Amino acid sequence: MKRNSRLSLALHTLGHMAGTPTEPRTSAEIAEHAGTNPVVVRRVLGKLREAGLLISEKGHAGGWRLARDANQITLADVYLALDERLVASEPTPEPHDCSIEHALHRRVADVMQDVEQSLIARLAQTTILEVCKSDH
Amino acid sequence: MKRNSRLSLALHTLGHMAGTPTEPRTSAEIAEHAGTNPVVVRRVLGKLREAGLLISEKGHAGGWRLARDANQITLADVYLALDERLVASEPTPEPHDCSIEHALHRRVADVMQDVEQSLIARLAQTTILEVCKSDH
DNA sequence: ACTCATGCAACTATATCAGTTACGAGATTC
DNA sequence: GAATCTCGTAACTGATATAGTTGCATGAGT
Repeated sequence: MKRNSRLSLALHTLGHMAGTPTEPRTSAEIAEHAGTNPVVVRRVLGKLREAGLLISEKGHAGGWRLARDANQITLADVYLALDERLVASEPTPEPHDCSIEHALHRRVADVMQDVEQSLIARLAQTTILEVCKSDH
Repeated sequence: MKRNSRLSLALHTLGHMAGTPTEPRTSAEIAEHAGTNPVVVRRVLGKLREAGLLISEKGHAGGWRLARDANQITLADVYLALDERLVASEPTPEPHDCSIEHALHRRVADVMQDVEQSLIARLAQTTILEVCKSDH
């Protein structure tokens, strides 16, 4: 798939959970609805659990549910939980020390950093609940 | 290498050309300085030529040089020439029509689009020449 | 003619990621 | 306590993207 598929899957799933927050959903159910695989679901939702957005429980009547209210979870929370930074800050500190390369790299990295912060700020303005309600 | 290596290579090369804009450089020279391969250089700089930023000439005393003044080339020009959009706008219009997924996708795509425009605007504020001069 | 340089096609190598299979651990039901 | 359900995780496969490489054709200049 594509690079954003994890974010898509996470948001999609949280969106549905916002509707019926009390009942847990299994990885298999989520995977079927999303057209993917239960293991992929567990991998992605596991990130959200680590970030405190979801709770998972094993055994009978187990599954996934929201760790807090859907109006307390913003799109930024989900984006940050997956730690897929969009900025792609160039990781090479240039071993052979070309000053022009350094100057350019620093400038681009600064802009990217600002844009990343701007993206997060924008995503933080919207909760999962708001997006789902806006669809009518 | 990484995803941003083409942008790095392009900016790095243009930065050096800004210093001595009249003399052409061969792909082999550029590749050696950048620690990569002449064909890779031609692939990347070919994009800049298509965008009208560079001129390439064959034969003796051929090579690459700036198509216009270095203070008339912004970082945004280079970014756009490579058409590597950072936004990663999710390409899947969701064949099975889940309204929640649609709503979320639209919201994220809107934010991404704005952020992309913001990135381009920021990059457009800096010319190649400025970045190289700022390194002293 | 010869040499130098780009243009381009085809192939290889590598990294990332989704998908898949398999199995273990914990929780519930009987 | 056995059976069943579910997550957790490791290991493997397959697809895709990209850098790197080789080879050759084309055009420019000597």
